[in-house]
Amino acid sequence: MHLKIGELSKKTSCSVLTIRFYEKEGLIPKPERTEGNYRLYDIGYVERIKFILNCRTLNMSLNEIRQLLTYKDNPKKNCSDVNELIDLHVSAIRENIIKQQKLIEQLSDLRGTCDGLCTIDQCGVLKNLALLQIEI
Amino acid sequence: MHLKIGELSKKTSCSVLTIRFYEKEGLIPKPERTEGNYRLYDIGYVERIKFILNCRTLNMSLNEIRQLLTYKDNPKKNCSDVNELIDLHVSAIRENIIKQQKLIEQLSDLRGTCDGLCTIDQCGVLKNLALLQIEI
DNA sequence: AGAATCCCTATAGTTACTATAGAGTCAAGA
DNA sequence: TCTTGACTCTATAGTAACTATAGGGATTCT
Repeated sequence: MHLKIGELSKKTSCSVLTIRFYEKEGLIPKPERTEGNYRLYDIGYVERIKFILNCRTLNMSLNEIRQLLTYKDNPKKNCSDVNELIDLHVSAIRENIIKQQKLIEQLSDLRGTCDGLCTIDQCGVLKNLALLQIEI
Repeated sequence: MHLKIGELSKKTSCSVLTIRFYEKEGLIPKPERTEGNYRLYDIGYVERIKFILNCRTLNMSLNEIRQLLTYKDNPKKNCSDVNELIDLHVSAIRENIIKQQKLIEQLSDLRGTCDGLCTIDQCGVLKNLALLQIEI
């Protein structure tokens, strides 16, 4: 059973443009073509694209995904690299959360310098944005 | 007292390229030029650039900053718009944090499906990445 | 047959810069 | 005076991960 790109798109909820983009990026192999030069995909592509989409949902970069896919293509190797990649990814997100929480603090402090009722030239928020040495 | 772009760059810790970029984006006005076509900045530019950098540190987009700067140029208006912008920005960051925390959960669940000692073709992480219907 | 729908490639746009190429300007030292 | 080096100029391309568009060809429905 073979699928045209529009059918693959529906089965995976991945847009046609994005599928072609992933091909250009080397994340999925180049498929067969019909006589009329249409791409023809076998069922394996469905799983491959879902894999990629799941990784994207988990905020992995295309480079990280590319890495995971090359691991997949060496089925007899040890999977420790896979787990290391995931662990690194988790750490990066954790750090990001901490950074955002600090941002919120800074912004709340800033926001506290104005009651929202003054004029622009007296506004503590704008004054502090110009003068503070904000660090994160 | 007037500054060439390199001097302004040092005073603000903003790279020369970025200063020119902000000019092109209309975040700072076009400065005077010398006979040799060098940009010449007066002291006001130092504060303007620091303002922009502080906003960037707080993760505001250039569009948000552009908005704040137009508020600044209407000193007699009410500052409620400024505070609204900041509040919106804070909400966006809050939502982002929540999303990232859900990501961590999903990733931890995924990571738990493998002990890191199996081979790639048995690895629960890779299997689940292909098969799960991951939602955030 | 003709229209509608699908598909193709190639290119530009998005954000906030950073990097590069190729050229001009200016101040100081030989 | 000449030259060297540091500085500056403009214009263009690259980054990430797509999305949108233009301008065409293929297939399918009526």
